[in-house]
Amino acid sequence: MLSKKTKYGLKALTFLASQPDREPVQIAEVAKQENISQKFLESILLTLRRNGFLGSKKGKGGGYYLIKEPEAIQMTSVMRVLEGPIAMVPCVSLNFYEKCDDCPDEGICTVNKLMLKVRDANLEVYRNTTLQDLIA
Amino acid sequence: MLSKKTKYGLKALTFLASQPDREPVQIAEVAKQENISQKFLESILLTLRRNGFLGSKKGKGGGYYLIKEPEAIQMTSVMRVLEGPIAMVPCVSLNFYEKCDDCPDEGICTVNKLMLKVRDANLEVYRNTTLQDLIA
DNA sequence: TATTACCCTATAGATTTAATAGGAATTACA
DNA sequence: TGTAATTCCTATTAAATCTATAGGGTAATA
Repeated sequence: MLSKKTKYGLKALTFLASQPDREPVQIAEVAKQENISQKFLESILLTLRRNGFLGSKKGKGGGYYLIKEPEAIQMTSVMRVLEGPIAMVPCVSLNFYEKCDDCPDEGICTVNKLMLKVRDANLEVYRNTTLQDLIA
Repeated sequence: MLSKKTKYGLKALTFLASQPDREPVQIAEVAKQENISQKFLESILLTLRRNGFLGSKKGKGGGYYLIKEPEAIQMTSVMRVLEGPIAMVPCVSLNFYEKCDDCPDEGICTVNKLMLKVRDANLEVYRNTTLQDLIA
């Protein structure tokens, strides 16, 4: 299952990318428009800012805004930041590799074999999809 | 993340498919060979039996055995039984469709759009992979 | 200088997952 | 016919994760 965090994060990115200009949008407005708990969204936007997707402005007239072009935002990076590793098991993860402690030999593990295929298929999708593709 | 239930279930299926004959294998032996908690495995094998993958025999000399040919076991059905829906959100699920309550229009939802691609990519993998492919 | 709005941590509640416990039912075999 | 072996089944607990909330702190701006 996709976590709500990722779901909301994607919706927020979409919303901000769809703004005609790049003026700051208040958390409250994003939350309202996308039906998201404001406090929860707050922490998600913070994560997105810390990871270089969003900029923010404090004080009156402040809010969040996109700082990268939608064409430059790959779903691989969005998913990794919001959802975590793309691989379904650590032993096939590119960025978060870990050996399984119950599995003596990855080379003959059928779970490994299957999940490797799944990972590649998902990577293919995420790499070839940008935020721009989604809002177009 | 792939649940341990699915992971263990796949390993068990693999193990049973690799037996030279289709004689019953005891839970205890599968558990030992694959490093799985026996009681947990017990419930997983039960699920696999109820869903038509395995047969069982009680009493002395009993155990579980594969009742379908490995070539005839698609990963789509295995995953649906063990892991649940293949889609990451209900609104793109073929077998478990459900409308999102926070989303007014699926047609313009970017999460829907992305997850549709992901679902298709995963289905492609699962449909084209049988148990036989994994143990070969 | 008051206000607005982001920043940050902690925590509680809900849900799911993983594992365990204990016994009932069935079978093989001596 | 009795006994040991093995699956069958339900309920429960323990652990982990996810979702959401609380409550105030801090910085920037009009």
